[in-house]
Amino acid sequence: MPELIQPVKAQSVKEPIKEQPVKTKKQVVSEFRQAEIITAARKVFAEKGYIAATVDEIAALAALAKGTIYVYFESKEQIYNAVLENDLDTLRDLTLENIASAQTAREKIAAYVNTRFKYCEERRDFFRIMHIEPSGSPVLSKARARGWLVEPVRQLTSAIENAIAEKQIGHWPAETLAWTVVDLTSGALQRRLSATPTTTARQDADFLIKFINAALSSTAS
Amino acid sequence: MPELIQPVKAQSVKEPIKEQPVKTKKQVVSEFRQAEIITAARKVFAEKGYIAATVDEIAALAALAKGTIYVYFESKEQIYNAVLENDLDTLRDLTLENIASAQTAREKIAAYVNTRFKYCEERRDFFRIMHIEPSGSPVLSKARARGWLVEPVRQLTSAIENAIAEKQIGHWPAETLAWTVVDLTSGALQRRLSATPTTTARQDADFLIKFINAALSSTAS
DNA sequence: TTGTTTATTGACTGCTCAGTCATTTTTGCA
DNA sequence: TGCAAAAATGACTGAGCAGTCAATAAACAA
Repeated sequence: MPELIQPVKAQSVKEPIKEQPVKTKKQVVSEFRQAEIITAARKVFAEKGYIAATVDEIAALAALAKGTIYVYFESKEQIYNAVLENDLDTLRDLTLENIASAQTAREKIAAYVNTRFKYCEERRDFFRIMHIEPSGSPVLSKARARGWLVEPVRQLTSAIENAIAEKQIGHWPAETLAWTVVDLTSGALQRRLSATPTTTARQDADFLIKFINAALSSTAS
Repeated sequence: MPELIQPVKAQSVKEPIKEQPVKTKKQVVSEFRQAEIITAARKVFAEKGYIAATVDEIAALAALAKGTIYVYFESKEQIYNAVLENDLDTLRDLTLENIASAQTAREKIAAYVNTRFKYCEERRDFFRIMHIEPSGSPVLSKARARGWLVEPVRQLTSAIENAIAEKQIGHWPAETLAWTVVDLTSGALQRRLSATPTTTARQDADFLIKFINAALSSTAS
């Protein structure tokens, strides 16, 4: 009877002397399987949404029996969490890094837009889940998804506030403006995801950045 | 065994002489029940999404037995269609009217934003369904929802093109700009729907309009 | 190779839910 | 008031699906 392997579990008592930080073979295999399952699940969830996706379908796509899935995950919900947690963390870190390393408020905004567009191109299925998931899904409510945006928005807001103080841009309500950047970006991405786009991602991103910059130069009357 | 009453059905052969356009009592009652069911269904769908909503729940909220629901509608999907069709048509007509009666491109854009905000305040549940529904739902795919926007966007696009030709606004790609107005609006509305907003709808709408106008005055470099 | 442990399997269970239909209740007419 | 037609009902059916587990296969050690 195989147990669920915890990703970062302390070494068991059976092997008290061996290297602690090194993964056991068991763990390596386990992580490999989990990754396989997550990959399959990401595709299925992106296509069907959480509720309509079935574990049988995920298992079929991963070329595993359903029972095997439940060796590595406790529930459908946990699979879903694993799928998102991973990409969500990466995306947030990437976004924050890129915002941080940009200098001016304008550049930080551009960094936000560009990071999202780039990551969206790379991980279409992940973005599809993000932008498509209904409120009823137990895990990623729209509200919770927004939570992941709070930190980037905070960064943008304070950069905008500084820029206003230094008269680099017009006098706008900073936080609302930051959320507007977010809305603009996800709107454009959503549009790219739902139809086959006639423009390149670069073109779309550049347009947005230009558009925002144009507005920034003016002042809220 | 009561039959499904078709909303706009030609008079049956039984009553060949009577007034054709006047509704029979049967029809009036039927429409009343349908409206009751639609109202209940709108609330449930808005809360749960199409898949998670159950017909039993809709019936309970409408204070009817499930069987009664199926006297007036053929399927869960048909209920869903009826819920949306209704509001979707109204919203589109309202939007187009208001755009048409505005003069300049700027005013037309403001008309679009204001109409959406106003209707959203009035019909929260409807907007919740619109903005929340997953791709897997059989009826309102994001793509199809976007279809309802095509006509308004067309109107805005041509207004923008004219305004550019007459140098009232900067030189922007007209259709992309129109879609941007749409994105901005639905983004802001979605934000209002998912958290209790700290600002009034008027404030949000005014901000958007000012923001767009500020950008319009410039030119895409 | 054989025996033991570990991983995999898929048939099975219990539950939820859309849709049905025989029965009961209401309506409206004589 | 009594009676027939229409409307409403809710117990029931069948399908689909998350999660289980006894049986089987693979991996590995001696």
